[in-house]
Amino acid sequence: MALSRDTVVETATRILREYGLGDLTMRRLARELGVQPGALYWHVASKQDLLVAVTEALMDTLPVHDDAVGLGDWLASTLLPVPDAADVVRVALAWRPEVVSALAAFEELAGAAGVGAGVAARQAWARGALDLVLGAVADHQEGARAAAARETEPPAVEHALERVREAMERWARA
Amino acid sequence: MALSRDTVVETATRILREYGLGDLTMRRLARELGVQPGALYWHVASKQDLLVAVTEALMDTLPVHDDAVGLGDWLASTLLPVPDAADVVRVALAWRPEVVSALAAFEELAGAAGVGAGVAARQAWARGALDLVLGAVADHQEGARAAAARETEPPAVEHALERVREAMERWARA
DNA sequence: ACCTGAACACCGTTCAAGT
DNA sequence: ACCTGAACACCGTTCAAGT
Repeated sequence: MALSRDTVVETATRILREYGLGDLTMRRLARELGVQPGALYWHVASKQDLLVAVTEALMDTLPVHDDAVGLGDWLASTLLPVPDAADVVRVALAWRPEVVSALAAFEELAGAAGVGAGVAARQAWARGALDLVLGAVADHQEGARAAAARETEPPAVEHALERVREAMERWARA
Repeated sequence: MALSRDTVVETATRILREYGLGDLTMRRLARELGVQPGALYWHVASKQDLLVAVTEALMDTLPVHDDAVGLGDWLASTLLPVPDAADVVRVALAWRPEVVSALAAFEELAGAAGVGAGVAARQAWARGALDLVLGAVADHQEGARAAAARETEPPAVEHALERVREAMERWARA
């Protein structure tokens, strides 16, 4: 059966989940799909395009939230099990921020968080909320990597989630 | 005259300032220094080691600040003119966070910002402050890149600085 | 001690040619 | 329409050998 964009993106997402960004190469992806590397470029424009699509896939189950704490918690829970998730989302953020649906979701919560001085202020607040979540996720995953290297106890996911919760509370105070 | 670690790091920092991370390759750096790529590995252990050293160089003029707004403003002003500075600092943060002197500086201001519940809370607050600054810097530089591609007006540095100021005020409220 | 020369094991991307 | 084969132009890193 023929390749499709969806298959390419799904397989890429699976490689990311299992092995991280270092193993998500076009060549490795092609091998996994049983095609030549060049074949991928019929379905995606570039590796960047692929990473944007992967980000979309990671966020496509985003439910509606009515406060920043809930949204931050969902986002962190979603990204924490995915190695290098923060880096991938940052690529999408740099290239096509509109696909990062969590950003738009934060933007809609800006009013409830006591931000009211125009669109620019709400966008800045939303981006700040996202930066706090991505930073906490990256920090936790770096800690996990370091612990694995030293063969010590890895940090608990609950600590990362608790930190995100506190950050969202602080950031969203009226 | 012979190469030295300092020369290597200084030249790397200059390439970063002038051309960005995409042009900061070991081969390009070697060419600029008039040596073979392999020669660099006598002075730095790896490219990661080099980027950590570049981060150190970017931060080595950090003055003492007595509030988060002042520190955030200094950090943003220092990083904004350096293309991809946020990415470079994030590499250092992942690998050797202790060289990111701004992080320790934020940590010392945690008390004044109304954070008092133990070391972990102060560290989390400091990392959050850094994430907000790095995120704003990255966002501004992405905007500049996008504007250059479309040949439109680039975003004003003052807006980025103003946004950092507001973020620090919000983050440091008691 | 410090560097060269040359290799190893990779990358992302393009594109004529096939089916 | 979709993929292969093969190349192009790169990477970071290692290491025997030279000086």
